[in-house]
Amino acid sequence: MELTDRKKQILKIVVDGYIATAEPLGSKAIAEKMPGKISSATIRNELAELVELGYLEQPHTSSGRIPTPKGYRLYVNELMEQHTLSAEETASINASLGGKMAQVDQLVSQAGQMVSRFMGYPSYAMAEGRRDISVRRFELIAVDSGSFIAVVMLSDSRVKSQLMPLTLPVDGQTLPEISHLLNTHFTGIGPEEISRHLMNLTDQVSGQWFLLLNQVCDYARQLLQEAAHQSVFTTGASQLLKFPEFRDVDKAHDLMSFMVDNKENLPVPTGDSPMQILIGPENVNDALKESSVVIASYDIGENMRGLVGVVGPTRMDYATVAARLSYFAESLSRMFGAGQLPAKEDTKE
Amino acid sequence: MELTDRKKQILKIVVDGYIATAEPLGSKAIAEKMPGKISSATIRNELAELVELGYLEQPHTSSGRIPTPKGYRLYVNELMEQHTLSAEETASINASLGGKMAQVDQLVSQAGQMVSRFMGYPSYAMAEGRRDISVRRFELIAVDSGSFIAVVMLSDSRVKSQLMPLTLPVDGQTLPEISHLLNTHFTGIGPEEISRHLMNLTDQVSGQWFLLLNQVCDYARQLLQEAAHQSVFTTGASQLLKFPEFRDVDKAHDLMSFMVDNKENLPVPTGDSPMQILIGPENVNDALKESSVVIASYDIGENMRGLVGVVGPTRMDYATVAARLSYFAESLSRMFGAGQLPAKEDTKE
DNA sequence: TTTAGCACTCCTTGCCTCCGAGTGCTAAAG
DNA sequence: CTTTAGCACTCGGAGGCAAGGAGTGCTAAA
Repeated sequence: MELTDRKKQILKIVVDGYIATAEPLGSKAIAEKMPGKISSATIRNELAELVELGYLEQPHTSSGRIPTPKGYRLYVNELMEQHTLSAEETASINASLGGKMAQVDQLVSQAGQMVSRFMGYPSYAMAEGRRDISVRRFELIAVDSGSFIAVVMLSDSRVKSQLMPLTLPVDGQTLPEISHLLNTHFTGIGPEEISRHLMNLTDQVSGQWFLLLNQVCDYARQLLQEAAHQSVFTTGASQLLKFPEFRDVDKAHDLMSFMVDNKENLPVPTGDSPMQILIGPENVNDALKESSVVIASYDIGENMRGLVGVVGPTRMDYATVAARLSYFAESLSRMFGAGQLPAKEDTKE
Repeated sequence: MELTDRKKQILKIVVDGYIATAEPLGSKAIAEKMPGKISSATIRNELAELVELGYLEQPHTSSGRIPTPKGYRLYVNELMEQHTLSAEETASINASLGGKMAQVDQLVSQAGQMVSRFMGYPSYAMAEGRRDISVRRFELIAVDSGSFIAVVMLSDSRVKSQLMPLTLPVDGQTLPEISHLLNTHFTGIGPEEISRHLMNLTDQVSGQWFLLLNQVCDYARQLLQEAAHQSVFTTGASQLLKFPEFRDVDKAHDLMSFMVDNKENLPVPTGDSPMQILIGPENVNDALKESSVVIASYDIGENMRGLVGVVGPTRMDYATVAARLSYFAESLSRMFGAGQLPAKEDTKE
C-alpha cells in the first residue's frame, strides 16, 4: 500500500530533521515546516498512522517521532533529494585526489583515508581482486658478491622486489640462468604448484641453484598469499565519537573495535549496483545493527575493483554521503580506468 | 630531602591501588595493606605530608588520595617492582613476532600493531632513519612493448620497484643504456641534485631518452622524499575507551584525533636510554598532558632505529607495560640485528 | 610517635517536585 | 469525511533536598 503524498512529505521532514539534529520531531515543529497551513493536530493524526505503519516510532510515549529503519529505507529509495555537489565540494574532492598514488595497495588504503577525512565519518576500504593471481615474470639482479635483488611481477601487474642475501658467491652467469629457469617453470601457476615444481627439481639442479630457487620461490609464494588474502583498511574510527548516538562509550567502543578487529566482516556490496546503502538491521552483522553503511566501488583496471565504505549512525546524512561517495568513486574509476594503473596522471586535464 | 621508607611504602600502595582500580585510596584501605599493624590515623598523618610534598593529591576534600605526576615519577624511578614476564607472556610475544616481516616500512607498522594488541593500549610506531638517503642503484627491465619495470635500490638497502608505461616503443638496447646513464650520473645524490643533473642533460640526449629519464627520476625523487619524511603509524586508539578516565567522550575524542591527525608530534625519545617514560605534564604536548607515554626503540640494522610508543592514562600500568615493551624491543633488535632483514651491507665500495 | 575518638566535609544516591514538550482524544467546524 | 481547536494526560529531564557513607583533620590521651 502506498503512502499518501502528505504522509511522505511528513516522513521526509522527520528524517531530514532527525538527521540534522538527532532530536525527535514534534507535531508542531513539523507543522511549521509544512508548505501550506496545516494544524499540528492534523499532523498528529498522520503521525499516528505512520507509526502504525512502521515508518516512525517514538522513543517513549509523548515525545516526538524518529524514523525507523523502514522509514529510512523509504527515504533513501524515494524521498531523498539528490544532493548535488557544490563547486567547493568537487574542488575539494579533486584536490584530495590530486596526490599521486603509486602502489595499488596504497591506493586503496589512501582512498579510504580521503573518504573518511572528507566526509567526517569512519570508513573502510579494500580491493576486490580476482583470486587466481600468479607470477608473470621473475628477474634477478646482481648487486654485489653478497646480495641480489629479486623482482617479481604479478599477473595483476603489480611489481614487488626485495634485496636478498647470497649465501654463496656465484659467477656472472648464474643469476640470469636462474631467472630464465624461473620464468619458464614458475610463471602462471599458483603457490602450491610452485612448491610442487620446486620439489621436482631437487635432483636436477645443483644444491647451490636449488638454494637460490627456493629463496626466490619462498618470496613469490609469500606475495601470492598476500595478494589472495585481501586486506581491509579502516580509518577514522574516532570520528564516531562526534555523534551523539555514540556518547555512550560502550557502544562506541564496540563498533570501533569491530571495525578494527573484524574488518573482514565489514559488508561488501551484493549485486552489482555501483552504490549500496545498508540501514541498521539490514546489516547482517550484529555490531552494525544500529549503524548504517554506504558502500561504493570503483575500477582499478585489470579486473580489479576498489571498494570503499562509510560507516555512521542510522541517522547518517545519506543524501550528502551518497552524493559525495558516488562522485568520489566515479573520479577514481575515471582516473584509473582512463590512464592505466600505476602510471602517472600528472598530465591530466 | 628523602622520603622515609614508610612514606615510600604508602606511596607505592596508593599508586599500585590507583593503577589497578582508578579509585582514590583511603587511609583505612591503605592501613590494611600495610605490613605490620598501623592505624589509619597514622596513615592519615603520613598522607597529609605526602600531599604537602606534592606526591599525592585529593580530588576533593575528604576523599582518598591519588598520585600526582610527581608521585608517579618517583614510583617509576624507585618504587616500581620490576615486572618479570611470565612464561606465557614471553611465549605470547614470541608468537606475535613469529610472522615474517618483509618490508622495512611494514615492519615498523606491524611492530606497532603487535604492541597495541598485546598490551591493550594504543600505540604508535615510526622509523628513525638517517636523513641523507640517496639512490644506490637503478635497474630498468623491459616487460613488453608498452611498459617496463623500474627498480631502485636506496642507500639504506631498501629496494623499490614499479611498473611504468612506455610512451614510445624502444629498441632492445635503450633500456640498458639508460640504466647505465642513471647509474653513473644519478646515484649517491639527493633529490634536488637529481633534478639539477636532469636539467643539464636536456639538450645532450634525445627527447625520447629524456622522457624516460624523467619518468624514472620522478619516481626516485618521490622515493627519496618518502624516505626522508618519516611516517608514523598509530594503532589501537579505540583501546582508550576501555579506561574510565576516558569515559568522557570529548577527552577520548581529543586524544584519539590527536593520535591520528597529529602523529608527527608524538613524543620521540630524547637522550639515548633504550626506554623512556613520560608522565602527564612531562609531555610537552597539550593533548598529552593528562596521559602518559612509554617509548622504546630497537635496532633495524644499518643505522636505523625503530621506535614504538604506548599511550595511556597517567594511571597506566607502568611496571607491566615497561617490562613487556622492553622485552619486545629487545626481541626485535635481536631479530634484526642478528640477521636477516632487509639486508646487510657487507661490501663497502 | 602512635592511636582513638569525634566533628566535619563533600560526593553519591535516591526521592520528590515541577516544568514543558508532546501526545491522544473528543467535539465542533468546514 | 476531513480538519481543527481544546483539553487532560504522560513522561523525561532538571533542580532541590535529605540521608548515607567514605574519608578527612584535629585534638587529646597512651
